[in-house]
Amino acid sequence: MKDRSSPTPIVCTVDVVLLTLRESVLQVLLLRREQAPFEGAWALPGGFVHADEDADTEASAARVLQSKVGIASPYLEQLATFSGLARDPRGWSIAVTYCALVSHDALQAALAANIEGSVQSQSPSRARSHLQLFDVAALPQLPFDHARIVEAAVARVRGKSLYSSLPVFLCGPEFTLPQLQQTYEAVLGEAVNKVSFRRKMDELDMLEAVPGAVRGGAAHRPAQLYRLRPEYRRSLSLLARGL
Amino acid sequence: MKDRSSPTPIVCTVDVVLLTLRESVLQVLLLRREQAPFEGAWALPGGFVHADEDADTEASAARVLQSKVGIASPYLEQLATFSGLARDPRGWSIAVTYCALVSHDALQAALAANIEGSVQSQSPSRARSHLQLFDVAALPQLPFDHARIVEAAVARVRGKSLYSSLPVFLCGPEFTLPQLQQTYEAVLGEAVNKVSFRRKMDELDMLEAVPGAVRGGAAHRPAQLYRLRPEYRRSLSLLARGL
DNA sequence: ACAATAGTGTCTGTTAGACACTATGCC
DNA sequence: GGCATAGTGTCTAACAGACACTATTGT
Repeated sequence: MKDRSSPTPIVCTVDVVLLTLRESVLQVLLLRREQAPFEGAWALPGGFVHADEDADTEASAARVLQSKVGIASPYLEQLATFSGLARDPRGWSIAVTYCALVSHDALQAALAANIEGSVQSQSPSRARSHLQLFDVAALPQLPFDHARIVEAAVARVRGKSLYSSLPVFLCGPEFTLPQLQQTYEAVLGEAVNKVSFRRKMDELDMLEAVPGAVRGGAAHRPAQLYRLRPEYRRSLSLLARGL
Repeated sequence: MKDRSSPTPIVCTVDVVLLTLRESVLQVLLLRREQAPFEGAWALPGGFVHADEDADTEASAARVLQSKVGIASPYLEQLATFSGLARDPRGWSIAVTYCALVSHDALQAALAANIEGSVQSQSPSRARSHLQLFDVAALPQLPFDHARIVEAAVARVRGKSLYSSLPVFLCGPEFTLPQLQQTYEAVLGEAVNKVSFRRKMDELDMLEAVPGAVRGGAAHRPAQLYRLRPEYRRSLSLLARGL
């Protein structure tokens, strides 16, 4: 029984599935690859694990997000690890994948800062045109096993949304209940009962009304703005009986 | 921006949390380490990923289970990946962890075959005394971050048991409904309603009665034996509304 | 006043659990 | 027959969804 480290080198990478909601459609951020293999193809933002600078693979994922997208996602969850000889032409590889959820506004702001910053400084180095959102139901051909990874991320997000507060991370810091409900509906892909939804949100005791703030401007009654209570900013709230 | 593989080598391992139920108590199989680091300590069965022989890390986990425990678990699920500099004194490491569920009978049979086989052949090489079950609530001091890994496995199994057929993998191939209910109760740590439980199992339509077979022998009415329908032997059945 | 959406009160069908009952083996 | 557990029928409380109603803005 050998006990040495494997002689065949193993490529260790992280890949990040950054999801956001644009006009009630779940979208994933892809990056045009600038290097071989698959140069020029749209792929998940990812990179090698840097053992000399990353505390762990979550730090690698955060570094990748910061350097390639210019954003620090408030929600970053480990998804799964994909491995094997077949997935990467460079050899036997391990990809630890993460799922990031970001509001569309925050993402657009980061991308805008990104393109400006790349004029003045050298980092982040990619222009906005190398980053693009794609509807998760209409992806281009993806290299490696990135299609499976996106699929796993979407399935995870859908599943968790059934019994947790996860979709709030797709909204901005303040949002109305109708907005949040639309977010749930977009993620789940089905309509949600308004009365039940509000009962659940009330039970969860996870939101607080922003005093006196409403979102108006339209020709109808304005809606109360809510935000996450501080204790739920970084962790999920779970429902006992789902939805 | 460097794009080469990290210069610092990364140790890639798999660790398996093998859980079973003994007298309604959830137990984890630990192995006494024969090599440094932590020689002599109880630890999760694990080993290096062998890029030259394993198709992927799940195959690595299956190989580790087979070679160190002498069992092929019918249920083997990826748990999470633990990584970083601090967890292993040998350096920056990645541990892809798996959770295996096995009936106590199957495990005992494997361990018995293991000890016999180790007399005649060279593989599996470990005697039974190097493998021992521990109550998950009363673990010895574990090396690396194995305590966290076991904790994650138990939490995952508890969580999934609330809304899936997962606990059936802790029973043998045939079992009675009261047995299965006890299994759920042991995993969840709380009593479940008999009528509701049977309604759910009926809805799931996942079990089939073994014709004419009952488990008797006691001074009371014998119970009907059931087994998993073939289509659910390797996949979970999910409940819409939990428990 | 009207349109349009926010937010609530209430009714009803469904579901989960409590309880009690019957069923069937062994002694 | 007695005992112990298997298995079921049924009542009730809790819950989720449907619907209708009121509330509040801009035009």
